[in-house]
Order: sequence, then C-alpha cells, then structure tokens
Amino acid sequence: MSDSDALAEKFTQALRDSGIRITRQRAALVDIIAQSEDHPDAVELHRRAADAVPGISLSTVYRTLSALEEHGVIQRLQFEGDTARFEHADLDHHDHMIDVDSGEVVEFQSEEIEALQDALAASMGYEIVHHRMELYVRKTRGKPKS
Amino acid sequence: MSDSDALAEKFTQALRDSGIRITRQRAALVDIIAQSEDHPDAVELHRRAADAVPGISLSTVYRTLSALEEHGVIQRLQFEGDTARFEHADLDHHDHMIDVDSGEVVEFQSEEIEALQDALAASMGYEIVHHRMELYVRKTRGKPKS
DNA sequence: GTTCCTGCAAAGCCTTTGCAAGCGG
DNA sequence: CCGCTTGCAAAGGCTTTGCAGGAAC
Repeated sequence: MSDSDALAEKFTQALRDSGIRITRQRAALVDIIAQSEDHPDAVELHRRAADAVPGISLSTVYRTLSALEEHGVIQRLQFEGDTARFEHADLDHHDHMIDVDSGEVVEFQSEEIEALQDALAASMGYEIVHHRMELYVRKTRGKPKS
Repeated sequence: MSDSDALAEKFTQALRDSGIRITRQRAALVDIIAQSEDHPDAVELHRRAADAVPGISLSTVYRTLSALEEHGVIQRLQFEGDTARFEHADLDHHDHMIDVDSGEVVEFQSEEIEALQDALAASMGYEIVHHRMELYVRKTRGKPKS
C-alpha cells in the first residue's frame, strides 16, 4: 500500500465520518488528489478524473472540491492571475514560491517567519486564523548559496 | 496643497511621462485613489468617480486601473473570496491583515520577515520579484500585549 | 488632425446553481 | 427506499474586449 493510498484512505474515512456519501466521483477525486504532487486546477482534476469515471462533470468536480475543502481534506490556492489550484492538506503547513518565469511552484516552510507573524499579530491585538504567503521569484543568475 | 494632492500630482506626472493621455476620467481616478485611505474595489471606485465625471463607465475604470497598475501607481490586492481591491503604491511596501469578523483591513510591515523571506529564497537559488502576505486574523479576547 | 480613449454592449472566464434522474447507504 | 449526488444547461459575478464616436495633445 503506497503512501498515497494510505492518504486517500484517511481522507475517505474523514469524509465518511462526517456523513457525506462516497460516490465513485468523490472516491476518484480523493485518490487523484492524494496522489498529486503538483497543484492542479479544477479543469486538470476533471481531466484526470475522467479516466476513472468517464462522463464525470466539471460541476461535480467543483462541488467535490468545495466539499473536500470544507472537510479539511484539501487546500485551495489562489495565485496571482491564475485559476484556483488545489493541494491535499498534509500534516505540516507550508507556503509557496512561484517561479514567475516557468510557473513552477515550490513549497517551503519557515517556522521563524510564522513565529514573527504570530508575534506581530499579537502585538496588534489579533490572533491569526490562517495566512497566506506567496513569494513570486526568479532563478538567481549565479549558483544558489547552498 | 494637501498630501493627497501632491500624491495625485506625482502620479499624474508619472503617467504623463510615460506618454499616456490624461483624460478627465483618468485624472478623476488618480485623485480619488490618491485620497483613498481604504481599499476600494472597481465598483466602489466607479461610484466615487461618478461624482467628478458623471457617466464614466465601469469599463473605463477597469481599463484605467489596469493602466495605473502597469505604471506602478497602484497595487492590486486580491483577498480571499473577494473581488480585486486597489490601493495607491506609496513609498514603503507593506502587507495586510484582514479581520475575518469585520472585514477590516490593517496594514503592517516587518523588515524582519522580509529579510527572512529574502534569505530563504536566496538559499533555494531564487530572488524575490515580489511577494504577497496576508494574515487572516481575529481580535484577541484579552487586551493586546502592548 | 491623428491617435488614443471612452461608453456601450457583448463576450469571456471561472465557478456556482436549479432541476430531474440516479445512486448510495 | 429516502435523500443526497450527479449531469446538464443555464446563470452568476467579475473583468475584458470590439467597435464607432469623441476627446487629448
């Protein structure tokens, strides 16, 4: 059993537990999302889902994505001038760097930054519900400082 | 001459210098944006502009906003599940906290965070072109740690 | 006078929704 | 079986665009 199978299983259980029906369409989408290592949009997910469930409609994809988001299975991403993209909600929070030349999306995390964000919000009388941080970047000419 | 007049003047000059025509519509929008302390969307700007230029069309507002953005006069903001909002591009960069209860938008800046972002990008072989950071927050129950 | 800009209306794009038939538990 | 889901088609909301008349320089 692969990691993504385990993940799909976990997601499915979470959905079942919250009382929503596991239809072929939803099962297929959960599988696809559990396997995805990229950040597909609704149309792309529809394309991928059509292999498992021929005839699946784009509306169903959208509706399922909303449901999955609501149940914490996926995260909706909204990069500049782009359609909504999705990624599964894995254990650890991360943010994104988008290569403005290639469109490539790289994930990163920084506990230091998160800590500063929390401190900053707290100093202004707020607590953070969630946040969004996107770095639009370009490859450096020279070699990366490794 | 108020600050916003000076700002409007500066913006207008920048536009003139880049060869675009200063029509009544554009002048009105530049003024309005220079005066704005909030983060209006296109419809709101249209509403405000209609006082100075009755009959101004929403298309013109959109077209002007695109032009202003292109010429660095304004910044386009895209908060979660909201239409595009705009603010004038003032001297210092800042980011936004959005109160999820009231919708209120608070600006903030943190050179510490920016420095960490730069360092992080650099360590991965990138340089930051621009970034976006939004903190979705809620007022703390107790008193803010001042 | 040119050329760019505007208003109008229509279209575009992504996403949501009403409805009747269909499937899941 | 009952009721949630689906597919289809249509609508929705925001934004962009084609076009012909009008304004800026």
